[in-house]
Amino acid sequence: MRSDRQQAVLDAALALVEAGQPVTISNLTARSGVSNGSIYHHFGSRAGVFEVLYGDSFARCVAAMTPALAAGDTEKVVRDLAVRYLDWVAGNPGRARFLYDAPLTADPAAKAAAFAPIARWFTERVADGSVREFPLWALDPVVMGPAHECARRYLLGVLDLAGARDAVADAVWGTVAPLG
Amino acid sequence: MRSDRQQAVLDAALALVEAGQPVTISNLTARSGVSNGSIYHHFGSRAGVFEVLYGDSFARCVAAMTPALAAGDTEKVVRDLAVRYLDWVAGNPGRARFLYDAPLTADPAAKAAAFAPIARWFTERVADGSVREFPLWALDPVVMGPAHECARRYLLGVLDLAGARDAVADAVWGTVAPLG
DNA sequence: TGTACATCAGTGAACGCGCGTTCACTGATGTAC
DNA sequence: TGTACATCAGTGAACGCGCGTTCACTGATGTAC
Repeated sequence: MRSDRQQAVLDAALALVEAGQPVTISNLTARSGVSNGSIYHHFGSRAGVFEVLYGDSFARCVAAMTPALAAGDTEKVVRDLAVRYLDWVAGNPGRARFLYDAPLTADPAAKAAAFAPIARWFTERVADGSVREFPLWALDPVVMGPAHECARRYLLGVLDLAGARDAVADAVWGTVAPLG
Repeated sequence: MRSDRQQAVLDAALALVEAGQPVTISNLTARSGVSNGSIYHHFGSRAGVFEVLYGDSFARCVAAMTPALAAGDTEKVVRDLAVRYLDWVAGNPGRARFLYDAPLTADPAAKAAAFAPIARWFTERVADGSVREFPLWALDPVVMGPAHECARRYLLGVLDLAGARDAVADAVWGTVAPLG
């Protein structure tokens, strides 16, 4: 269970990141109204706050993407995965920053499990040839590469993510589309 | 002109980044043997060191890529651009970190000028149809997206870049290959 | 040739600041008997 | 029912540390006359 105060701290952390301000303990106490001692009581350390937020955000991101698998048509699913990711980042810039900035908090096993449905979907399409062959480890960094790089630049404030949706969807589909 | 001491500081900064240690003034003085006052005399501030290193590294990176344009065959050029980028990152991890970490030092005009030959090459191929149509702003973040994301993860220590070369080349070519 | 001065590279102790963290404490709420 | 104690949420002043930066200073090398 998560108490009101814990939630207040997490909300404050998110608000700070979105406002471009550093997530320091003193900023957290100022934004949340929770004393620094209380933050340590509940989270153990500053890093503890980040870990909770990372786990939360990763789960939400995956949850926002998986509905794309229901689209049916292979090309539509791939494009929708990319677009859903971009939309989630645009709608949750603070959480997205946590995911990119964190030096790999959260254990890989949990991440792999969350990604499993998407991974399985691709494995099936590779098997029946509706998608080009590629190693599974490449799914996130390579296939989704264009989406990630655009998301990162959007978070830096140097790219219009809404204007990039089509180009990213084209590119991501291009990385796995069967060769003509 | 760059004095021996200036170069010593820049070398030390690079060595620190490659060793995963923070580039603080005290670390710079320890590694380079140059006193902190001298660093300020030559670079003005800590950020001044970063700016010089950023400019240097960007120029080197582009210089390492442009020879790919001479390959002739369209697909070979595109694949070679991606591979050359990955190889440069693998061979210059410290400089690559500077490029990714810097919050956009170096003016956009200089960057655009350095990229001009590559941009022109793509413009011509788009015009004659040997490459799919895409907006030019998408060249770096979208087309090179898979290479960037893999480079970033390699620098974080969670991806084998040598093993990713082929998959990245496939994907990058896929983002611009004419539709079948 | 000597002399006075300006310029520039270089030194390292010292400063101020903000950070994450610690710690002694308060007060409310069980729980045992 | 009362009493003693343990547990837990919460407070906020204080601490230590490392950081980027400043500054008064030294010494070598022009340059003018």
